[in-house]
Formats: sequence, C-alpha cells, structure tokens
Amino acid sequence: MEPAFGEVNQLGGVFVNGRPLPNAIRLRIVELAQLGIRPCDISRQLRVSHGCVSKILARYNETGSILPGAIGGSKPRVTTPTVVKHIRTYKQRDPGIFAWEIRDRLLADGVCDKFNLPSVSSISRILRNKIGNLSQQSHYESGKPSHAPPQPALPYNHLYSYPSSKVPTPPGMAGLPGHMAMHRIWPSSHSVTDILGIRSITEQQISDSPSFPSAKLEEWSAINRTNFSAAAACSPLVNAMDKAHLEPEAKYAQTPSGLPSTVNSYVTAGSIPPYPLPPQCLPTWGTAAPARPM
DNA sequence: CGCGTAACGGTTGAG
DNA sequence: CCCTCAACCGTTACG
Repeated sequence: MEPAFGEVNQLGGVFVNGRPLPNAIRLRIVELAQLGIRPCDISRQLRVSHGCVSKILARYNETGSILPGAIGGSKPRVTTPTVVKHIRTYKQRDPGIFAWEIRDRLLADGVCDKFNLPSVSSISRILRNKIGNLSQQSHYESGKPSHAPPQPALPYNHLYSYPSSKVPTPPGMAGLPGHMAMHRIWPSSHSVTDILGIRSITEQQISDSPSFPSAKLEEWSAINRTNFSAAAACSPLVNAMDKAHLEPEAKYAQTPSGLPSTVNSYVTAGSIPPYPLPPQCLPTWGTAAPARPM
C-alpha cells in the first residue's frame, strides 16, 4: 500500500519512509548540483536530508542515473534473462509444455545446471508473469528490461534501471550514456511539473494566501526555472533509460483525470513543497493541502 | 559548517 | 497464498 501520508523530516520536507524520493526531486537535486549549488544548499532548498542528497549525487556520479535502485525481491538467481528467454522459446515451440518439462529441458540443454535450475513453481511463475501472452510477445532483450514489456501490471521496480545501474559499475559505464534517443515526448499535461502539481499547487497557494511572499515564489521559480517536462525529456541528466523509467512515476503522482487521489495525496502531502518556505511557514500548507500529514 | 556514512526503521518483491 | 529475506529506501546522528 502506498501510504497516503508521509513523514516530515527535520527540514520540513515530507518523505515516505522506505520509499524513494520522487524522480522529479532526484532530478532536481542533480540539476542543482550541476549548477554549482552546494549539496548543503540543495538539501535545504528541497528539504531533503543532506545524507540523501549526498547519496543521490554519489550514485549519479557513479552510475549516471538519477534513479533509485531496484527495491525488493531477490536478485534473479535462477530466472535470469537467458533462462527466461529459453523458457519462452520452449513454450513457443510447444505451447502445451509443462513446467516440469521445461525444467528438464533447461537442464538437458545446459542452460542451467542443477544449482541454478529454477523450481517448477518458478517456471510457472515465469510463464505466468513474464511470458503470459505469447502471441503478442515482443522481443525480450536479455538483461535490458528498459523497454517495457507489455505486461499487465508493471512492478514498481520497473521504474528502475535494474541491471545496468545495479552493478558496482565498471568504470567504463559511468557517466552519461551516449544514446540520448528520445523515444517519446511528454504530453504537456503529463509533465512532471503538472504531474507533481507543483505549478497548480503554487498557484493554489498564491490564491489561497494573498500574503504569500513573492520573493519566495521567485526563489522557487528560480529553482524551478526549467519545468520538469523539459528537464525530463531534454535534460542531459536523464539518460534514455531513465526517461523510459521516469514516466511510470505517474504511479506516484499521476491519475488519469483531475488528479484526485494518489496524486494529491502524495503531492499535497508535500513531497514537493510548493515553494521553499522556512519550516515555520509550513502550516499554511493546510489551506492547499487537505491531506496534510499529522 | 559541510560532508560522508553507519545505523535505523521502513517497503518491496522474487523465490 | 503466504512467508522469508535480501535488496533498496530516506532520515538521523555521528565523526
């Protein structure tokens, strides 16, 4: 369950314990750092703990990705992409094949040895979850789940660049990947800015609190001078894979129409504070954020 | 004061 | 279907 409310850290920022910061904030952190802003200032501006800023920047320097790592699950000890590929092949050749037959064949064909041979239940799960609809299977690039397989329900971890950014990173792969190919443009209404409701909330805040200090707004605008859609689509900080993964963050923030539920719960919970006010100003959130955490 | 990082309590999901 | 457990998370506190 996505908790509707987060907790508030010492800086007044809202976070969800155990869950990664929204990609928009991660992106912002890296962007600000590249502008020469000191980590401590980024931390204060975005109200993210300096430890987190430090961690995200370190990871970015190491992997070139702003994305969090893959949470949960076990590393595929047996169900490696290769194994999955073979299983699919077997299934394609013989749609009626049983899981235990597949298991035998994996062993017989030398795809697996007895130590990494998937269990029958694992194979069943693979058949069910990863191979499900064979007829319209697209190719499964082994080891690179970067292009969303047509799955019914993308796991949360689908957001993450699992294999590439996970490895302790050989020096070669660090930095920005060469392929900047942009596979799709963000629809404007789905820009991260909009998704996260920054602009709308900011506007809301303005209308809600007439005494809103404009200097603060400018401050925020300065931070926010590139809107996130542009940033996400064009920023060199986001590599192609990241872009692909950024989008499903809609799960965090976006609902199809009107942003009623989870969006606002996450956003209004303050994951992205509408403007960088000092903590003592925070209570004004209440006016625009009905779902204010307690 | 700024920064790196260990400890901590938390979530997640493959096996 | 449920449990386990190792992966990751961000915050906090310490050096």
